Amino acid sequence: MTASCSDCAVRDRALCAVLSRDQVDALGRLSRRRHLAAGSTLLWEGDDNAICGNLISGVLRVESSTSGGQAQTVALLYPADFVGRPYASDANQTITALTDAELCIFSRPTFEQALASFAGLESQLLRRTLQSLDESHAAQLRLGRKSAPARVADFLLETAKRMAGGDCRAAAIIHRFELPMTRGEIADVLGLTIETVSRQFTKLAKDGLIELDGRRGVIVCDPARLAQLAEG
Amino acid sequence: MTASCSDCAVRDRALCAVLSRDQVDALGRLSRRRHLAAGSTLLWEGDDNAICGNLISGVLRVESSTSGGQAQTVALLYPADFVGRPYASDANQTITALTDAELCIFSRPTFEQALASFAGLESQLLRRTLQSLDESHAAQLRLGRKSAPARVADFLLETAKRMAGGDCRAAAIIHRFELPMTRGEIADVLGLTIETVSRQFTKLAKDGLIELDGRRGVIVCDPARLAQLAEG
DNA sequence: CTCTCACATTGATCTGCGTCAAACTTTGTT
DNA sequence: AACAAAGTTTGACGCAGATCAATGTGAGAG
Repeated sequence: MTASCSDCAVRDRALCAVLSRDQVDALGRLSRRRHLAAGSTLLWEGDDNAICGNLISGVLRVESSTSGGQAQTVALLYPADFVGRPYASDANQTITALTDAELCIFSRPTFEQALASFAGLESQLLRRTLQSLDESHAAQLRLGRKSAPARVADFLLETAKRMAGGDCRAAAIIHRFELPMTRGEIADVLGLTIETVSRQFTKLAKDGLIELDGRRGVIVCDPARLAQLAEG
Repeated sequence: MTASCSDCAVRDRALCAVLSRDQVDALGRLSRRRHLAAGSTLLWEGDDNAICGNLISGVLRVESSTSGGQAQTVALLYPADFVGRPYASDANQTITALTDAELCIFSRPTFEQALASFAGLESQLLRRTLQSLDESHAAQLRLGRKSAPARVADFLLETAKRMAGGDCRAAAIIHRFELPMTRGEIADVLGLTIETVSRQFTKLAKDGLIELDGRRGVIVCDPARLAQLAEG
């Protein structure tokens, strides 16, 4: 631990928010800060599942892939989200930084011990994991039953909410935001191709639902119609 | 509770397997048995999320749907699986019995209290939820990146394992089994249509990878080639 | 400033799966 | 046994999105 937990940007939103000041300090002594440059990988699918922790800033991608090399992003992690998979010896997903990121890392065994010894931590992780499961189920619905336009619209609204900062899980839709990833990375989230994502963006812009500002800037002009589209 | 927990068919595999005999008895007093006929619904999407529990026998479907009415099955539950979503006031999924089923039911608030008061229960539920999350991620990969033949092959292998009975999570592939659902229900799991599922079954049979025996019987003739297909 | 390379857009064509339609099979009912 | 209802299979056809290919663009390096 390089910085004190009390200064932590996600002190009141991350898993450890349930802990008392003393508990946080004790837990903090078991962790270390780690910077992850955009594009670098924290954990490889198939490797030893050695670490977990909290995301302090930046956006991470969790992906599974087929033996044929097709990648599917199964989750996106935003600041204050928990990172990793306790109780599994092998990682079955690759975790990569989409933007520069800051993490608070524990060795997996250390963290599992902490779960057992810090009252409330396990309960909090359970709640978060249940939420992640809900999100994964929503992703299943999107991948299984929605058209390309609906997937893209849904993704934009979701990302707008998440990028709003503050509490990622219940924020209002913001007007303008920066996509934390490329078209190709969006395609991997939505189970589409780069070309299809690009075409849908262009169409949304032509129809006046959004405005594109450079490669990553998005302005949501008509959230209502976008939401309607997303229900496809 | 009509029958004693010590006679329970899933006593040593369900969530409560971690509890001592006394604890199980105490927990059992908070539960009641419930039979669910094939086709009947335990919980409706959007309704009050009033109950959770353990599946003793039978197969349940957990599904989300779009406002347009398209259904996506997001999970299948087999004996000893946990049923429900603690800590949420509204159900955002519909849970339906695919076959006749037997459950051990708690009111949600009661179960949440039990989680807090029975040592080890919460930890066990966390582990199971993490496993469910892994399964949901696998489903995302299947829905997002696999072809119809690969999805069907994957589904057949998965179902063969699950229907093997015993521990659902680590059993060998069995030669012959009964599908616990119709073609249409399989289609909802795989994000395909009835017709596509039917055609894939016919093709697998023609190619000698499986044999079909009536509507629901399946004999796996070539598990290796089936597994290879499933990787698509 | 301009080079360069990764990223993005756009167009043309192809194809896997959905849709529509009809016939068939199994299971349960009178 | 005959019927009905639900589920399944099979065929013909169309389209959404993949694939292949080429051009455009913006951010960082020198």
